[in-house]
Amino acid sequence: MFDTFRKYLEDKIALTDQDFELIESVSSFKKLRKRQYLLQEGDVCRFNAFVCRGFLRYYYVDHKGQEHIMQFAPENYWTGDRESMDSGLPSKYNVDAIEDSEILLLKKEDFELICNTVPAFNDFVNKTLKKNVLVLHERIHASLSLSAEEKYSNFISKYPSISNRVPLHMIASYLGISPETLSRVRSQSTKK
Amino acid sequence: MFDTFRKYLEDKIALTDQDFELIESVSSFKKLRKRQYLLQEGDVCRFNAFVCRGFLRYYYVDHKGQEHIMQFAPENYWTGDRESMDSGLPSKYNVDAIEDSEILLLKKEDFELICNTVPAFNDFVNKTLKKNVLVLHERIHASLSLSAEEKYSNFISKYPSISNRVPLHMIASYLGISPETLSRVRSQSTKK
DNA sequence: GATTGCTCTTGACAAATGTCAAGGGCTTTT
DNA sequence: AAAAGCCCTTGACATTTGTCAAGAGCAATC
Repeated sequence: MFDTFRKYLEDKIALTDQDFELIESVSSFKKLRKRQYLLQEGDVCRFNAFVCRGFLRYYYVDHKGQEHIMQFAPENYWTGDRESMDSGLPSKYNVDAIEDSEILLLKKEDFELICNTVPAFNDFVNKTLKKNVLVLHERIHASLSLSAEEKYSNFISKYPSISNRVPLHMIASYLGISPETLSRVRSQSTKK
Repeated sequence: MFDTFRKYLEDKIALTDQDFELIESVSSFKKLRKRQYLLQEGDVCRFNAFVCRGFLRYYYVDHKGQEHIMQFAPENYWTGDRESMDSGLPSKYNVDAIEDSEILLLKKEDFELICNTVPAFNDFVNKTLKKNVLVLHERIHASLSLSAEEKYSNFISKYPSISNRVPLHMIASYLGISPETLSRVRSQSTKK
């Protein structure tokens, strides 16, 4: 399972075998069945999670009981609640598996240890953070100016591999529209 | 004008006089009149901007000609289009002054120079980036699950100093609702 | 092969929000 | 003091989207 992560890192940055040994020595692994939680609302998030195989979602449940998906995390994506991890406070979010998955976990302290000992890794983390900001900007952009239909077509063109893999109602939840509206939007656009 | 920036930094990190000299030596300054652009759609963004005094907004104009505000930047905030700066491509965004303002500018290369020579500054930038991610998460959270009324009350409780300072139609634009809806929402909530 | 559960669709209706148009109250400019 | 320009509000109406309820199609499970 560590192999996937190693390949991912090798693709991005140049690390020595020693670096990899360090990283592997503090990595732990977890297999998740479909529908199994990695993090549950109320828990404190203590790990950075890297998806080696499978598919996770990061979501919350609002005061009306509705689920809202903040992030999809397929293979080679990071997930977890950084806010809870930094603050030590219980998370308002849930992370669970949409498919059977294999996850690599790095404890907060170990993650920081790696950042502090391996400069290239630290730079990489910050670069990833920057990219993340862009993705979030795009999402706010979409939520401010697109109609339901535009949100959907924007999503499938941007994330075709995700839209093929998750049920439609989850896409609706990610986009902030109801499953019924999504269904209608789809049937209208196929007519054209 | 550099004083404001110096105080801001001293409050956050410990820097030597030498560090400050370096930073000051590559800083430039700009005064903006109300309504003046700092960055205009189509320009390439070449600077990180720090607001010493005044108030800027970071926004775009959609295909229907409607403005959507991505960020408010009062004193002690950073602004600019990082995407355009990193890519070297023309910006899709505008930055202009809501009030007469004084801005400190750091060219991309100088900013990177400081990051590379002053580790504490670099760490601080990355910490700021992390906080920024949280703010963006909150905003997506709000856009996914709140009604117009809730968005507004959430905004004024989170950013009272901003809501006192900008016209209501800009708050509406930031929240992704029409000025009319905001007006109605406000009149309803004062009745209660 | 029946049952269960999940997913998606559809219809009828309700609610929220947007659009257009008008006007009033300010402030700034002339 | 008049004029112009913003900003905000309000009304009437249109449009978008949500809600509720029902059912059909599939796949997984027993």
